[in-house]
Amino acid sequence: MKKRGRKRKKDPHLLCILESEEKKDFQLKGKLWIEGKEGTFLGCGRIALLEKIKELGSISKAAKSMNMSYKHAWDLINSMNRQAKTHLVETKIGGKKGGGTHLTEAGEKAIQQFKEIYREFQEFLNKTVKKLDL
Amino acid sequence: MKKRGRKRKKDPHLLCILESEEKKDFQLKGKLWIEGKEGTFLGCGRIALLEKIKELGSISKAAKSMNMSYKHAWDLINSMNRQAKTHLVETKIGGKKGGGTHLTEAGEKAIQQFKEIYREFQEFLNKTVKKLDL
DNA sequence: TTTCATTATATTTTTATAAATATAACGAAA
DNA sequence: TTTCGTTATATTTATAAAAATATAATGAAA
Repeated sequence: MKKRGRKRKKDPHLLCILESEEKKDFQLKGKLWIEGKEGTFLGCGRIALLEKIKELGSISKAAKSMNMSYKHAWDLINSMNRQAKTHLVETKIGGKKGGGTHLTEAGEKAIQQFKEIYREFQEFLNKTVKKLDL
Repeated sequence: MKKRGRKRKKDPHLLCILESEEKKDFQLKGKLWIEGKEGTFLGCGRIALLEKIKELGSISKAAKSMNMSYKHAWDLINSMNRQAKTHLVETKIGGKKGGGTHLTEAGEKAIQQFKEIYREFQEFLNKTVKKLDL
């Protein structure tokens, strides 16, 4: 019988929650994402996946490096490509190396913009938590 | 056989997601909450519950008015009271009218502060979405 | 034409969480 | 002392989402 290790976290998006730096007894936390026609378009997890694809050149390697199932990674990328004006990622099937995946220019731009917004959100949280008096 | 109506929504916190007003092809959305020692302390749903308690003077009436189970409402209130420096809500058990619940001064203050922060978050989203070029 | 690592897709299983259900405790007033 | 609507608490059930699993399809190079 195969014992399989479970890796599920309480909240799979836990790493995507931003929190105020200034700690009091209470902390201000938040999440931010961009929606398109079908729902979520870009979020922190999707951006992390794009960055891994850029680094490793393959969906399956990227997924494995993030402890994510290939299927889940593929679903996310498919969702992003469907909703983007131009695809964020291009895939190639077959060949000796099996295929591969790389970011498009639009993909690079999307990463940059999302990260900038995330930085501003972090600043907002830090600024705003100071007003709390609970 | 009793047919019971299910009311579950896709995301029970759907109403607590803020979205940018300015619509392009993409929208910026986010959530914000305050955490204490045990985890979530105040969020949009908890604030709505506090406001209903203020209005109706009872946990059970407030819960019913929000289509929330009494247990869930009680759990939320208990969690808030445990984490707050001073209780946000005071309950009374028994008596001809069964009992009742009302907000404390700390409860009123918490509502005000959370709503102010939420307004600022809305502004942040509106301002930030304009920078997007996807 | 065989190989091989990859992309692509369908189906089943697991799990956390919400929701439902049940029931006890309370105490002022009639 | 009985009643009644409330608070307080434990247990069970249902659901959506994540994760796991299985299996095709691809095509360049050896």
